Amino acid sequence: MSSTVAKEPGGDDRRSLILERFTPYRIVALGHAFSGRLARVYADQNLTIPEWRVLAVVAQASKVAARDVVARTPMDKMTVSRAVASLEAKAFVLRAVSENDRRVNALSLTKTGRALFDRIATLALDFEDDLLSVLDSEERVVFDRALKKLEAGVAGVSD
Amino acid sequence: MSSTVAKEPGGDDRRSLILERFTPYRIVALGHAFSGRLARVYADQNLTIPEWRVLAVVAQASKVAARDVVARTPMDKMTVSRAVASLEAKAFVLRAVSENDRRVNALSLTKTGRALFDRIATLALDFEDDLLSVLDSEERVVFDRALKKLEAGVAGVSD
DNA sequence: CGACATTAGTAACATATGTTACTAAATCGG
DNA sequence: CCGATTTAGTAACATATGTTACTAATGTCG
Repeated sequence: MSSTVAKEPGGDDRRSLILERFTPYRIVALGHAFSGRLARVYADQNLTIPEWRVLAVVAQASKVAARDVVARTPMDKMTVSRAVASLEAKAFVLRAVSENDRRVNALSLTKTGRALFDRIATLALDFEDDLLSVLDSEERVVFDRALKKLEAGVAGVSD
Repeated sequence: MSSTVAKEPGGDDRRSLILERFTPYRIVALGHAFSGRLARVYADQNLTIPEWRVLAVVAQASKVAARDVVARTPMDKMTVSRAVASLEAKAFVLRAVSENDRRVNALSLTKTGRALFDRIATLALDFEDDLLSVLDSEERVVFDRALKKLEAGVAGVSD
């Protein structure tokens, strides 16, 4: 079945695509595995992943708008909107109409919201430590640098 | 090795969780971005992502069962089942009852299925080359090694 | 053999997520 | 100022994905 592919002059005969060696796929799969693990932590606290992400963004910078959350995470408007509504219903975030712009909701954490975030953050950081423990220090540095470059690479091309 | 960051005994002044620096999140987000890009390629060929994954697995090893696909990808039974049904309807894969075990579907690519796979594989590999072009050779090596370790790490803990 | 547990796959159901269209508020250009 | 355009957010709709329960075929062990 593998026909003898003649090497083109100047062109290399390409490697074939094997899923386990295809980098984008590997990263997606790895992310999927991480998500699964972390989802347990969130679920134990009655949070979905989008809710957790919103919580995390609002925890970092108070008075954020939903649109800021959209800009900083891989979630679209609607997902964020729903997560915010749910977090408000559970009294973890407050939604206040911004005075400057009354279209905007200024989001902030309630006391329980902050406590919840801190609790999950601790577990999440433990998880991260655990993950990264398989890498030596050189690998961590290079891995981090490579991630940064890849992030910049995909961010570059505008949608 | 994961609890040695706190400087004050008893005081938990751990680093705080910042989403953009949280490795699992970064990987998920990066994967999301990649998926988005690649999805265009598949969509141009009228394929969904699960369909593409099934196609890729079957392309590598003929006569695979749906359960093998489940084992090799981050998809559950049902997602694979649907993708296979759809691929069969489009005449890209064949489903034959295995003789040894008549519960099992032996999957294989049709001629058009193979052609489709080859076509997409070329585009996908181009995409990968493009991505990785931002990394120098040392970074690629270390990045690959780190990925392998992380993959092994998450595979280790059984569900 | 023959009840019982296990496995591959699917169907029916529930939920989650994305898409399009809309509303209210703000900004812009005259 | 005032109509036209943009923006933040949501609602209504469509689709996709996961969950549970079921069927058919094997395997197991008395």
